[in-house]
Amino acid sequence: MTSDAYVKIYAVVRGIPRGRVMTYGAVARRAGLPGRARQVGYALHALPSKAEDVPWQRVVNAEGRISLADWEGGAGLQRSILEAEGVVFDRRGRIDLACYEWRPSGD
DNA sequence: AGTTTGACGCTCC
DNA sequence: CGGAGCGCCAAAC
Repeated sequence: MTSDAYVKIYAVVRGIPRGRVMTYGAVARRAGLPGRARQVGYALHALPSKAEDVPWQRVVNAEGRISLADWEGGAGLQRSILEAEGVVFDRRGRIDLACYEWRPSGD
């Protein structure tokens, strides 16, 4: 899966600073894959949990929520990491994208 | 090679 | 605001 698209996706995700998050759609767009948000999720899913190079935990859906349905505690893990980075979840487990969404400047 | 599935997003109701 | 429907596309069957 050494697709160029994946490389771009990882590059974008890697560029998300600590304490900030990005939506799948935004990452896809930034990676040159407009409308292929699903592909982004697929790419991240293929990542090993050890991939510290790619902060997949900083990627959430357009609602500012964690997508993982009920994978091996993945959702809980992601939330824990984000909270540890300073990201605040509201009572519904949602992130305030207006404040935490990372918008790369110069684009 | 056809079908199903899925870390998504947007529109409609 | 929540649920349903549809579009998108790669990987798994």
